[in-house]
Amino acid sequence: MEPIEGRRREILRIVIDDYIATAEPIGSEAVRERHGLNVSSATVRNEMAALEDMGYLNQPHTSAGRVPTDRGYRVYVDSLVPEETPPPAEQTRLRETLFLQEEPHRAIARVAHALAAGTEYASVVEAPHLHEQVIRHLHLIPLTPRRALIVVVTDAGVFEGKTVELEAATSPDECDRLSQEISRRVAGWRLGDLTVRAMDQVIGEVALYRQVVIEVGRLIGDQIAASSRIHTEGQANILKQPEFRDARRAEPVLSALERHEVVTEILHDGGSVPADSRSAAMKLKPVRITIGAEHRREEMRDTSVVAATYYVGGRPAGELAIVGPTRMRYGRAISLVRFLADTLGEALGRL
Amino acid sequence: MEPIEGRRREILRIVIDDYIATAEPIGSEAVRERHGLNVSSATVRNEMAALEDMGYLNQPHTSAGRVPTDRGYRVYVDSLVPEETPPPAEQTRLRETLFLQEEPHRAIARVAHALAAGTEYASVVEAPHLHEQVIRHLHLIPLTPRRALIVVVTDAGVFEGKTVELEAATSPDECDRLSQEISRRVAGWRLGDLTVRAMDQVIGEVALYRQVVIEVGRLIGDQIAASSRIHTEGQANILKQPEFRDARRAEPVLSALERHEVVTEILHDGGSVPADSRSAAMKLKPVRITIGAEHRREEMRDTSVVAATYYVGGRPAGELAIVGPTRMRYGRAISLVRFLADTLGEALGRL
DNA sequence: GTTAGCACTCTAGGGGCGCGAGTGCTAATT
DNA sequence: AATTAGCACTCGCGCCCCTAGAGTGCTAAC
Repeated sequence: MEPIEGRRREILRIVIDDYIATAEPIGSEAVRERHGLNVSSATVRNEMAALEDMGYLNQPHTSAGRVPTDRGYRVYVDSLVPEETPPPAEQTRLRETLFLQEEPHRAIARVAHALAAGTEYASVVEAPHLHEQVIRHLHLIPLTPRRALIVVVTDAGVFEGKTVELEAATSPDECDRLSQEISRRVAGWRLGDLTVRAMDQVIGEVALYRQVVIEVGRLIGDQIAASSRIHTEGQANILKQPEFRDARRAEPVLSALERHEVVTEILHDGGSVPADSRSAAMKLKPVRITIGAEHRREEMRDTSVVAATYYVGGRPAGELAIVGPTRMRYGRAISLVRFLADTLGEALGRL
Repeated sequence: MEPIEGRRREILRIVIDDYIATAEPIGSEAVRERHGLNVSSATVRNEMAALEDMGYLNQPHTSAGRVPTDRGYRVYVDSLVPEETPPPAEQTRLRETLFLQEEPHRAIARVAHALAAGTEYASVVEAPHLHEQVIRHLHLIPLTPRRALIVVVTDAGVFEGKTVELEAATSPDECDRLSQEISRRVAGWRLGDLTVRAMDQVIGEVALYRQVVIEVGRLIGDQIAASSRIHTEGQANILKQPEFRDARRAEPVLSALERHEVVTEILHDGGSVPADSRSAAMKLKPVRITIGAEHRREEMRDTSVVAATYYVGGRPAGELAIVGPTRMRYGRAISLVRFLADTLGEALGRL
């Protein structure tokens, strides 16, 4: 695929910028007017015809202006899109609110909100992966003689509770001792390493322990699948987009966003990472973008997703993304996703 | 307002039933055909004209059939609606899945799902109110010398975590003692009674305690406002309804369902409780229904809400509701809401 | 390589028209 | 007095036709 040079490239950028802004097909005359191109509309027409041949533009019908194709958007995000870093005031405001949050799930909710409110699209934020987290404490809280609540505190500050059925009646004091015993032995482990087999080696075959370990293992598995790990916001924003004016178009998308297997897929699938020299030079975390037909899921083919991973303590902790129409303000979306991924990672690291 | 007698009443019921089923205005001939009314369409027309005068029906235009008004639906739900109790198989299935859940928030998620899936509308379920719950244990889990995680276990089985900044450095052992001390003194209290003043009387002025108490108080306040307390599902179902075919109609509704102050209002506002003789006789928990224009919120005027309170240990614990178009299958919605409120209450009571 | 000029294409939007559904009224029937 | 047959009437919906205008591609000149 030959690279697109100077003027033609500029025209592609203008068409896409304008189309993103107006949601209307863009004609040759409109392109010429904007950013005083010193050429006639006929020349622009020739270029646009060429861009159409190359598969970057499309006309809805013969007498209409041009509209970007998914491939056009791809070129755009890979090399044309102007970054729209949020204004410094906004940045500090966001940073401050995030650093104020004491609970991880609060911080996550704030990020989801900021993403949705800042772009008028939908946002999805995933809580830190459990298996990567390192155990700091494990506590058993006696509920009844035969039941206890397991609370695990990890380095990412996320604690999860689950009740466990004990095999023998246990007094609160016994429970405490048991708790400290286990806690001492598993502190420092990655949650993902906490398999029954690994535990057996350290702890031995004491029945009560095993039960607790099994339940913790289950807790991890369950939580990975639990909807509480995913925070979605701003679905209604999608309805504001003119391309989703017809609810029958929007319905599959919103349905997909309610099914958390789909959301997980969206978050992790992350399309190709643009080999963008700018971001490489600036050591920015990469942002993954999936555009329209690039989606695996049929129902997402009218949307684009801008996703990023956030890191806590240098390790990948979770994902966040924006979901909007393919006619998305990519500049804003990319910058915001990148900024909030960084900031969320930092904020969680400090808890 | 005179009560509506025999045939006229029957006709109103038929019109509303049919309209709910088809979403199309119902004509006199269609009414006669259904349930072989032994009268001519002219007679039906007279009755329908009367019902329109009374404000229960409406015609979109002169040459169309009749459509129920909000007042019509009101009469319908108050005295005409046929209960549609879920089939026994369904009931046991739901009951079993709910009783299997070990975590309250899981059970709540299941209920939200069942409500949405069982009706094709949106559902909202609120976690048990905190202030009504009775403290069973309170634990402090040391994180750093100056920070600890508060875990409160209550009778409704809901436990909540929050970190607290301690005023003085505290060793894990100290923390444990402190924890047991406080726990012993507050066990049995209603969370709502856990004010700083009340605590001071029992505990005295020890600084460390105060800080913990203040934080627990804040925890309650925060959680009451926290979005994690509300589980919404099936918003996309609303887009499937023909009256919301136009996304611009649906958008305000979905936006409202994303704002949790609005949802809280919807859940508690609960319109008039029908003085339905049947449900009174059968000792069924009342269901609160708000229809279209009865809503306080402008943006909800095209929807109806069927809400109920669920009880744990005899006390009101939380709310759940279905949100759909005013053209709602009330029979199904009411039965399902009632059944799931009962079952959720029972299930939570057993944890 | 660029541009003016022009014929051409196609959509959006408006007006006119007929169909059909459903009504309300009137007068006859029970 | 209630019911009903008959009928004229209303009005939205879909259809077709038409025009205006936007935007194109092509050609020929620069």
